[in-house]
Amino acid sequence: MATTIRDVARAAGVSQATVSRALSMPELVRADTRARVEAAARELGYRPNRAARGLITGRTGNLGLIVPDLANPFFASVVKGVQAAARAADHSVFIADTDEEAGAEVDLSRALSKQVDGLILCSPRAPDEELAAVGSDTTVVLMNRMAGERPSVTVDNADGMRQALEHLVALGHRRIAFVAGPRTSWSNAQRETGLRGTAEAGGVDLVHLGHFPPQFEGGVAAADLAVASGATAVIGYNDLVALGLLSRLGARGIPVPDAISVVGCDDIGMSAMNHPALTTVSVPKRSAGRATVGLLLSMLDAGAEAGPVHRELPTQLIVRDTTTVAPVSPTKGSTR
Amino acid sequence: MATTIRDVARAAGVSQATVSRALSMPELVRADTRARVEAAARELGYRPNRAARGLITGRTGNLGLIVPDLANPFFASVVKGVQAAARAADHSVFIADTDEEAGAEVDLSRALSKQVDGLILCSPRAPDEELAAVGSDTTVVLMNRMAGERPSVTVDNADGMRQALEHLVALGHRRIAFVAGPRTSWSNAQRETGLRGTAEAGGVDLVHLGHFPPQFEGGVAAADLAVASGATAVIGYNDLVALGLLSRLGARGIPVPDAISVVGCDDIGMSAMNHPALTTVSVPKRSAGRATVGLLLSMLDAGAEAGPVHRELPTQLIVRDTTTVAPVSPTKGSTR
DNA sequence: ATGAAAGCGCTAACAG
DNA sequence: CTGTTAGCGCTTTCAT
Repeated sequence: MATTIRDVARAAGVSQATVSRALSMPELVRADTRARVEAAARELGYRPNRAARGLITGRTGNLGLIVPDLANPFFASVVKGVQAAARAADHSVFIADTDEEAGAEVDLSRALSKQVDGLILCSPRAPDEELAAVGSDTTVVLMNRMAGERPSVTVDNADGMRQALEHLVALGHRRIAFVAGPRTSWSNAQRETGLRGTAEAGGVDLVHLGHFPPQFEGGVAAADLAVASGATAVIGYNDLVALGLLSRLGARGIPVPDAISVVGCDDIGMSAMNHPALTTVSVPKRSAGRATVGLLLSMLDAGAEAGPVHRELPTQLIVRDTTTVAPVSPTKGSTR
Repeated sequence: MATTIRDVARAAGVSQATVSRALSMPELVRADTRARVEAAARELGYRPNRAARGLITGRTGNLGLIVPDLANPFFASVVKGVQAAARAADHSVFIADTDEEAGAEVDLSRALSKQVDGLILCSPRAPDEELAAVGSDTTVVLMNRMAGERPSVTVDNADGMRQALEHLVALGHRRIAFVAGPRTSWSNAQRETGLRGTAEAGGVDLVHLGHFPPQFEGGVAAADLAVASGATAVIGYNDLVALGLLSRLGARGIPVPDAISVVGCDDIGMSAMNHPALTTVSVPKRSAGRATVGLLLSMLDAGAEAGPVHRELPTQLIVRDTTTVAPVSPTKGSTR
């Protein structure tokens, strides 16, 4: 068995309580006693059992994080941010991947709720009502999603889309397609809203292309529709989709951006590496992860309710190779 | 406060012990009692506190997973596999990302060791001696790395490299460069070994290119060296590196595979999506994750030592666009 | 088949 | 400043 607080107490010739104090509230114990305890602890390689401590303090020192798909670089970055921030605050993080299945979100939340101080639901797909059911056992913070009064950290999706659209309009595009992501994705809704508002104001024809999976394959599948729509530019729900678009356009021999411009969203690493490099809306993934942990931890420290909180992080358009002035002849003409 | 076993006991009119039994060893309690308990538990939404249970059973139901870099799609896949297998076995998983920093591996291991039944160290960079120090508190399994007698799950890196090299040789390549990954990476060593063995047997000039970070940037940085080496084909430590090679070669206007062939390793999603699609050695990432969890769990169930165990999974070359017959004129000639 | 009681490792009053 | 005592929520003898 691993060494317990009793072993240390015995070795240092003090009581368990003193060991506990010496280690967690050092100022409450005399210097020489503390020294003795610390020496004994070090010698025995003592590491307190956090689970046992949690049983009594009510704080486990653990956070839970639930994401739709770790294979999506967007979420991988978020996880990195969360994990780093948690570690800095001396917390550990449970990770769970729902595989884009909304039902699993609630199940996994429940499974984790008892072992964590707080739970971060990242881009949850479940409807508001189901989400509301989560969190009787633990503090819950939403990330990249808002629902009711739930505390949350989001990014300004609508503004990002505004920037993208205005950029395209400035280049002369007047008919622009949007390849929508998951129907149940909150950020997809936000992006559509931002797009619609800006399009109306700018007198732009906005073509809405069905809902596609937020992956490379989704973009591949959507590309032909985008071309057929007569749009001179197409915005993908996210970078993966935009990359899929580029791939399929390339395969058809449709030059980007000469025949059609393409814009993504998220700014995952791949976008800059792609050739041509993808114009995209940069989303502060790591920072959002860190901010969410910060919010969660501050709520926990505040003890009771601090009321509903919401933080929104800015987004920023990054112009790269895939956008340029609108082609003079309609896109259709350039297909073979 | 959340509902405890006492609440259920009270509601069902039985003792805590009976509730405990009814829930974890149903056959030891009369059917009608069990029904009453189950009803009460459901009604109150009772979920046992695993930490408390762990305190007495010694099993927490948690696994820990430490990886060098979540942003690397290779590890993201591994995590997905691990998480899925753990969930299937009703376990939760702690994730920790070391940011490719070897020192953090040991620290994080220690931090987690008390809260988990077992720890998976994926591709740890720390030297054997340091690794040996980990695991007095918990069961440790290595993944994608071997060290001493430690149980481990690996993939057949050497054979993968053999396949890649033989493929290139069959195409007529006789001078082939390898862009090495991290100096402290075990799989890098394996890959070099496999390459060297096959090269000697096949009479191939193998050019070893310094150590580069296992990322896109590493490949970008290595590309010019590869070209200057006069090799007609270059193998990247992993796909990220290979993709970086492709990018830089493209930027210099060196046609792939016409002037030089490129091969990667891992088969991350991106490789197939890239244009040209990358020839690579497929590594069973998800399966390896699952297998590691399986091994770990079986060790835990076996109770005592089951002796050293090692499982090796096969790798498979996937031929795509970036390899072809060796150019007749040396690569150098095609640079401008 | 069930209950009473002890105790996992730790912290939090409460004395002294 | 330090020791004693009482539990956190749960499982497990040991009785019955």
